[in-house]
Amino acid sequence: MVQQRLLEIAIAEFASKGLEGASTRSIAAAAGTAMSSITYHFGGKEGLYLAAADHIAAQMGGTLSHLIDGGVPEGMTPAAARTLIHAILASLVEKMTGQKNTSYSLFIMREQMEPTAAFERIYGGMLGTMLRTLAHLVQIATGRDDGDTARVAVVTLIGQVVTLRASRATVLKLMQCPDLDASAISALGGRIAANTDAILDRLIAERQELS
Amino acid sequence: MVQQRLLEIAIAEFASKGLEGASTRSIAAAAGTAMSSITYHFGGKEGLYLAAADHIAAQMGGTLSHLIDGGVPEGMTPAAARTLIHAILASLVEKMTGQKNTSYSLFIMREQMEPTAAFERIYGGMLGTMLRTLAHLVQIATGRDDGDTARVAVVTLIGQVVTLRASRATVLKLMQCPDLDASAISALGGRIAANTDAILDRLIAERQELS
DNA sequence: GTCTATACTACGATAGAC
DNA sequence: GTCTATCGTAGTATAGAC
Repeated sequence: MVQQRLLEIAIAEFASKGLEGASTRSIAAAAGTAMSSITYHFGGKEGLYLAAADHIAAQMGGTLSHLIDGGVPEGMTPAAARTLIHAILASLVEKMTGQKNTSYSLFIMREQMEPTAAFERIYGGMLGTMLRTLAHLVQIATGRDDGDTARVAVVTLIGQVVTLRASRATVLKLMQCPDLDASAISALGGRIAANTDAILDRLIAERQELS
Repeated sequence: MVQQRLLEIAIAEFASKGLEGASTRSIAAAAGTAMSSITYHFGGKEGLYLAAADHIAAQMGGTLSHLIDGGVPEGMTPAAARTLIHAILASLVEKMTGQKNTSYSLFIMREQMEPTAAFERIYGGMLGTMLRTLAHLVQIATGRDDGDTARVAVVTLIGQVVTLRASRATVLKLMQCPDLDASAISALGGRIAANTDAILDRLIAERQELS
């Protein structure tokens, strides 16, 4: 399938060079086809970019759906909520450190910094669902029904994970390793998990002070 | 000064559009000069980009120097170290949320994702110093002389702050506000400070378990 | 030092052959 | 459906006038 090949290569190119940096000529050449097939299949560079965003949203949403789908059950216990939070964050750590979906993460990171129409699709497609779920889980896990506090906490929780990709170059420099090997990843993942517990416990302690 | 004007505008352009996305023609036009003056003053687009990186490193290093310079005193107490960690992170929160230095942060973020020669200058110039200082402070504040643990912790601490810029679009969506206003910033800053304490306390508790 | 003029390359879009 | 050919635009670099 020419479409499939184009899309695959386009995602990698857009991720590493950005919308402006990537060229339709190179993408088409790498896919072994003519540049005009991009016009035919996707209506142009812009269309190809949006198709890439949709593809990414669908793919990443798929691998998270088993953790998120169906919403949060009614009678979920704080302990269960905390377990699920850990599972979601661990899954994200994997995505942010793994070499497999490097392009997906980078593509999304770029959209964060300078959002285009593609961002709406990604956020509406799966990112938003995951974040709202996380915020809800934080509320259950901490017994704090203040939605604002939960959302702020989610931002900081996610931040720890996202940095692994967004600030990759700095992380590697600071940790003095050429690449994130298995031991580095497990050290980071373990620390993030421990921090998450510490943060959630803190939120619980604050709640008890409030009352 | 034409150089100064060119540099200023170049930083904004490179930050918002990236190295490939920005055009020397637009930059020169915005600076009210001819494009060829970029060649004359900076040797070309590449040179202008590197000059922008140097300028950013110098500027950001300057505003942090009073917190960092002179290294960490010999007999610093854990409490003093913790206070200094809070001060550095608060200063970073300001930089990441403020509209003033948006371009600087974005420029650095881009370099993180796809490092070029400019990254070495920024990391070598001030970023590295700040991070090593933070790691050292974490060691003192927690009484853990394990450098690796401290560095991993610093990555997560910084991550919370960096996300405010790197994932700006998502943060705004999740918090349902069109812009980071004063109250949102103080909520985020307060949470980050609380988290930092929780994380440091956790590191201390772990140390006591180890022994 | 600064600007004008120009050369050259590469981009994206499109029309038309097959 | 896919490719070739071509158009118009925009990019950087450079030479030379002032």
